[in-house]
Amino acid sequence: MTDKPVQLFIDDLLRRKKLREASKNSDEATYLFHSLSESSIQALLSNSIMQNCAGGKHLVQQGDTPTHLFFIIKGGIKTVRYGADGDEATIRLLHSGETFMDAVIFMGGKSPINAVAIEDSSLLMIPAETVRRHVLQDAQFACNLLKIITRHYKNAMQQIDGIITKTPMERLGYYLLKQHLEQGSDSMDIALTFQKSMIANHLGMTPETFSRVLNRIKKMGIYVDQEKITLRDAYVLCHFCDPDTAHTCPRFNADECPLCNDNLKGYH
Amino acid sequence: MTDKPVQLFIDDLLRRKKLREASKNSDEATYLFHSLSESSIQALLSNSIMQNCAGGKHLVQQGDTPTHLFFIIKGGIKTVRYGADGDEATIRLLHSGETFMDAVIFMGGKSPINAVAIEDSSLLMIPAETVRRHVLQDAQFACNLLKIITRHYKNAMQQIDGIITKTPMERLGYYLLKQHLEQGSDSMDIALTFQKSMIANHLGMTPETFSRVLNRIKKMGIYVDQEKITLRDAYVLCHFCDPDTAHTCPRFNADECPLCNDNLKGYH
DNA sequence: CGCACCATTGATATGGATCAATAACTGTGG
DNA sequence: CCACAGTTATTGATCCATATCAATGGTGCG
Repeated sequence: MTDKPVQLFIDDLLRRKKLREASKNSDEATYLFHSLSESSIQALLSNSIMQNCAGGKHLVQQGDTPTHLFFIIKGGIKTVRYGADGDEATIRLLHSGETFMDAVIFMGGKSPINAVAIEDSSLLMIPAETVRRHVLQDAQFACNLLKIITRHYKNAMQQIDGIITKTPMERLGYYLLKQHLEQGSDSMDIALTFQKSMIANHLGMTPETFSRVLNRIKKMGIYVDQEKITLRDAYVLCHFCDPDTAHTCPRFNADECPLCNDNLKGYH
Repeated sequence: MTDKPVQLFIDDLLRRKKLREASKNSDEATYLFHSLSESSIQALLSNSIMQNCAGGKHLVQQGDTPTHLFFIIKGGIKTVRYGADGDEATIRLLHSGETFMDAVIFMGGKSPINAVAIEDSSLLMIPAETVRRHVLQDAQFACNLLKIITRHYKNAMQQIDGIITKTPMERLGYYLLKQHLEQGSDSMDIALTFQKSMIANHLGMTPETFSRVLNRIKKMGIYVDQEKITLRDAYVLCHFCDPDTAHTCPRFNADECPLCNDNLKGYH
């Protein structure tokens, strides 16, 4: 019944799960399967399929009835809304380990977004109906989905906030800070893992503005070389911190942090 | 155990539920309790409390650990993010029957948003821990939450899209269209049920711009008198329709609709 | 009646979009 | 290995939409 490559994926998942339990390392990347029993995973993926697709492929169109939840094994995806005259608004930029169409299949009706492969990718596709059924059968799975979708929603709120109240400079800084914390905040290097034009659109600005802002930010001690960013020290991005982000920062409340302490008082 | 006013609310809920089942009328307003058994509702609300609060009260602050899910019995609430220098970004504007902090309690960590009463309100407060526990016990409830949060997320995506790609005029039109469809699309009148300055902020513009745009839109056959909008005919708002919204429109694909038909082809 | 508050209207300024040209890079095929 | 085309990023010049600033008008409330 279960597809061969899918079964290989499951086996791999379970193997890593056991390793994780042994080392008590919580792997956020595969949160969809967090704390699920082996049989639950088997049931969930029993009629899933594995698909490879080339960069540029439109996987889901606005107006389609969503058919699958996608899990990115490898590659990159963007979810985006197109306006009538071609201009686009990028909602999310995703890499392997992340899911998309997870929220859409619960919205009822047609998809409000497009999903486009931005590089050659391989995807695990779980039928929407299977997901909806599984939610009713495994409460832990429902909980995982709630956590995942809820995180998307939080990001969306920050995106809205950024576009309305923050300058392009601040938006860039905030984006870099998030990348920095995500990519491991020990290293002073940050990689831009997406095309600049895509990041620009995601941040609600044109590529030209993005480029100019990247230039201006150098004066703050953030050096830019192509897609590699190097920080002068660990605190140059603190100016862009906000209360949501602060508590995920390993240097939160450090004496050296120039703004975390001061700023947070402002939110009393 | 159960609070007296809460029990009254439950009784009322169950009474209306029976009426609804008799008349087959699906009441979207109380979706949180949709299809829940009587005992499930009792369990969920067993340690809830009812609270009245005055307009202006800050119910939740950014950075607070969320303690309750709120259900609005009566009144109005806004959820909003404040920047360091006082400027704000309104995420949602809510009336009775809607919930807030529903998503936040699943995010883990501190609240990324503030919740403020914009008029005298009464609220049903369900402890966050109770909600989280109930999700694991009643899969239908988990499903309801998924649908609700997922709808918020969809609105957030449309908000992002609007601010990035649409002009203030288009954003206003889209807002009016949604209100029109929500308030009953038979009537040619639309009420602005929130302060203009709040709607303006929600749409990502200043009150001044909002006011000017309200003026310009009159030329399209949309007459404005204080907080009452009157449409010349049912199709003046069609220009602002998008594929997501189209299929909820009772006049979708009507011959008279000037743009629905044409526009949708653009999305092939 | 007078004080707040909110909405409106007008005048001005400016930040970022747009348009346009160049430069850097990627991959491809001879 | 290099030349060339196609793509993406950068840089510069200009323009315009919307924010900002400022003043007025309307409304509700004590």
